Amino acid sequence: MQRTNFGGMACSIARTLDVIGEPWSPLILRDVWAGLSRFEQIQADLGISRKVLTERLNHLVDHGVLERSPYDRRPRFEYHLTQKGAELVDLLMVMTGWGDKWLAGEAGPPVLYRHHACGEVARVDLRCAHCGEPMHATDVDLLPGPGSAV
Amino acid sequence: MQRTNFGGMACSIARTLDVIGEPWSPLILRDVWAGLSRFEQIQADLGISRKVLTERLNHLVDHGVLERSPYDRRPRFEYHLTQKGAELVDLLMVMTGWGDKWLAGEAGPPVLYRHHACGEVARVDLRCAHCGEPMHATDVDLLPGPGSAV
DNA sequence: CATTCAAAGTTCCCTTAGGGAACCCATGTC
DNA sequence: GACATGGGTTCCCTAAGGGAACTTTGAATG
Repeated sequence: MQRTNFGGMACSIARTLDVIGEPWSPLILRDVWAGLSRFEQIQADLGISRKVLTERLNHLVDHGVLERSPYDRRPRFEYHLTQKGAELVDLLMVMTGWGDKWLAGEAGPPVLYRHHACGEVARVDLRCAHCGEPMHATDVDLLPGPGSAV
Repeated sequence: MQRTNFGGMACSIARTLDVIGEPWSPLILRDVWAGLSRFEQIQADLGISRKVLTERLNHLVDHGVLERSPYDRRPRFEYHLTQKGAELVDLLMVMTGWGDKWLAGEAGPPVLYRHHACGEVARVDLRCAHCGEPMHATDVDLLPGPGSAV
């Protein structure tokens, strides 16, 4: 049997993993976000196999996370984030926050974020969209939603 | 050569992936968060191979995300989130938010979160820890931090 | 017009990791 | 003493990643 496909599960985590859960995909997204838009740039930066990079880029384009556009009359292409992809990068910011706190050690965070609105270097914080108070994993109950499996 | 190890990169995303980037790991974390704490429960819920589940649980315990505690005089164990692990679940909530918006379709979200503080079902929202305004991937500049590679 | 060049993939082979099922082991219960 | 149960191990098979060489397309160069 082939490897498990998470996309069919009634779970938004599993479905999201179906889009960016494969090895390298989040790092590819990070690179595109950071401004590396071409195949050769990403390949050189990550040291990823060309075969796998091709597969991942196609997968991300197929799922509407990246878009592929020519930048020359020769067959040369650039990859950019779509709206869907940019919102996925929010996830990377949260991932960065966790890694900065728990894994960066003495050296401190490798990358800082400066927030356009206030101009300050800051972390991202999770808040309830309804009341605005902090909202973390320990602050919620899980309830079945309309799309839950029977 | 063995498969690439992301942990050595000067990038908190890569380092975080080294902890929960392997296939199944986020879903295992989700199950533990949802209250499935025993090997058999998780194995039955996910349909994961017992071999891989053993490997993943050990990896998560080794990295301080889960803790393993006996619950019987027989060799029976439960897995629970540590503080480090609970904060990692924040990431899963953001992942859920994205999946709910972009992948759930007509049926709607499979799971809802009720926020303890206000009692309402709500999404999680990303805000700047400094100024409190919304903070998304398109609202920040990236700067090298103290832990950046030379 | 032939040669060279660079970006973006393909193709091939090898190794490694996941899937599935069977097996093992320590402790309880009947 | 036989059986059950949770929590793993072990085995084999297949699929996916790594690496390097090769291909293709069009432009620039001489």
